[in-house]
Amino acid sequence: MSYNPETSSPRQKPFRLFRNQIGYVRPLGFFSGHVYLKAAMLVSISKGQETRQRIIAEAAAIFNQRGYERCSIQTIMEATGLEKGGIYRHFESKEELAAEAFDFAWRATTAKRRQGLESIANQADRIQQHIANFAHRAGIPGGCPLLNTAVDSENGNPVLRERVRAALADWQQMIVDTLESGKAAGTIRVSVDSLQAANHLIGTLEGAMLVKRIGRNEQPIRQAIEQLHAWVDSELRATDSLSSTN
Amino acid sequence: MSYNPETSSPRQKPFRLFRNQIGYVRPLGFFSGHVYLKAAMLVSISKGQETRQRIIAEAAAIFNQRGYERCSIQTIMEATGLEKGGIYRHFESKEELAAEAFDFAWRATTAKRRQGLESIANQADRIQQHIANFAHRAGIPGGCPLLNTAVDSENGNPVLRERVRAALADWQQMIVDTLESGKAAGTIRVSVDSLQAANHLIGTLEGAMLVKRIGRNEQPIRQAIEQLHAWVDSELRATDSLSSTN
DNA sequence: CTTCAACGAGACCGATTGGTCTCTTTTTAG
DNA sequence: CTAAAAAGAGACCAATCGGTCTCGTTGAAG
Repeated sequence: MSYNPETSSPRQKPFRLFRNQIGYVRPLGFFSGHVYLKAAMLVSISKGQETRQRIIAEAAAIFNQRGYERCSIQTIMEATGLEKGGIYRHFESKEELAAEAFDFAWRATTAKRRQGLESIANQADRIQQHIANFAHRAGIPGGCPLLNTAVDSENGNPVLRERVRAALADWQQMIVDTLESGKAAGTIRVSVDSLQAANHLIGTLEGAMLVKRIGRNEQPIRQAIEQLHAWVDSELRATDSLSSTN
Repeated sequence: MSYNPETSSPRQKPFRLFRNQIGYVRPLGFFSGHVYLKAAMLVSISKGQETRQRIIAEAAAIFNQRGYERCSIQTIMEATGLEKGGIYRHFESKEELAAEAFDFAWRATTAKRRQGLESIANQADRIQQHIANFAHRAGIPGGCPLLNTAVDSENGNPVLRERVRAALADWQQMIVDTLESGKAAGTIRVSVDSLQAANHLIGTLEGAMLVKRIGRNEQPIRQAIEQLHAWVDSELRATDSLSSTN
């Protein structure tokens, strides 16, 4: 650790011109003073937190497309326009950043896959809508983060692996909860094994997405969705409860 | 490229003591002469080819467990006991080695998954046996090479990606061929869409293997096997052809 | 045996990796 | 406004990466 300050060249001017706030652009730097309203500061998060979130969002897309090893800090520097110091101020290590980025990617993906579910009362229909949502792209470039990160984190990245495990558990739980509510409400057969059904649903969709990506062919995922729709109606839905949407 | 021979230290003695041949161990080096039978040479492949195969076999296991980026040439050196020169004599690049290693891993996996199929005449039963074989471990450490390599090769390794695509195509074709023969023989319903059925089978199994690995729980793959068995009997098998094994 | 090609050891290389540290600049509180 | 704290720039580092090259050693053919 022999850092030599003598050899450091003088600082150059920052290139950054604007900074995004929650809902507006705040000019700074070469503008003479603090022209923004003081009131806006109340809803504004600190600059550090804002930068941290921006790094996570940028990194999430790259990690999800290229994987952990193929996404270097240099890549993230270029994507964010920050230097190394600006990134490592907010994260202890690449591993920590990758873990946060995965959670971000999973949240984005989950949001898309659960779109429109809240407004559906019938639990069988909710599951059908959930399945139908898989016809659209994932909420982040690079496809399903669960599929991408599962294998990538398997050996040598226990932190990331744990996040993946938690993500799967969360997805399973969401389906189990829906089915159990359905049983109580009379829309789902009480004979259904909820966890087994969740695993069947998740496995079929993830498997289809894998096959689709290897063969660069949308057919497998479309077939899987169709097959699952039929399965929900024939195996899960209580016979005295008919779909209100079909 | 300024290699300086002056700085090279004198060669050290090779550490290798034995060498595996097809079915026996041939001593050499500190044994005074050529004590092996000349006849054995007829069935022996050249030393170079033998080394090449050994490298592929060792590398395949490591690539399949750790992925392309996490498996360095250094790792392969340690696993094979060879130095860099000994490896790069047989492969132009790490990419080429990885591609060969994937093919090796896939052949081993395929062999296990097709075990016992040739002796089964009824095509529906053949498919059932194929499915049942997924209860056992893959033919190589690290699990299914298709699942492992698909995501890993997606961005930045087109050579490997193409091998993965070919592997999937081969698997699809094997199922399609079986089903088509079954249709001709009257064991499979003629109404079955063979490619669609193949994709359903592959997708369900691969998806279940993914879920099993994330959750470290064997249940999903066992459920998938059970579910597929029922599906074959109810959706694929010709109604006038009953299983001879069940 | 001799001879020559094939094989393999390992020093070496430039590029890149994740990560650290200091010092300047900017933000924020008062 | 001032002053302290937070944020960020970027030089620097050791380790490692894939890959090259030379030359000693071994294999196989005559």
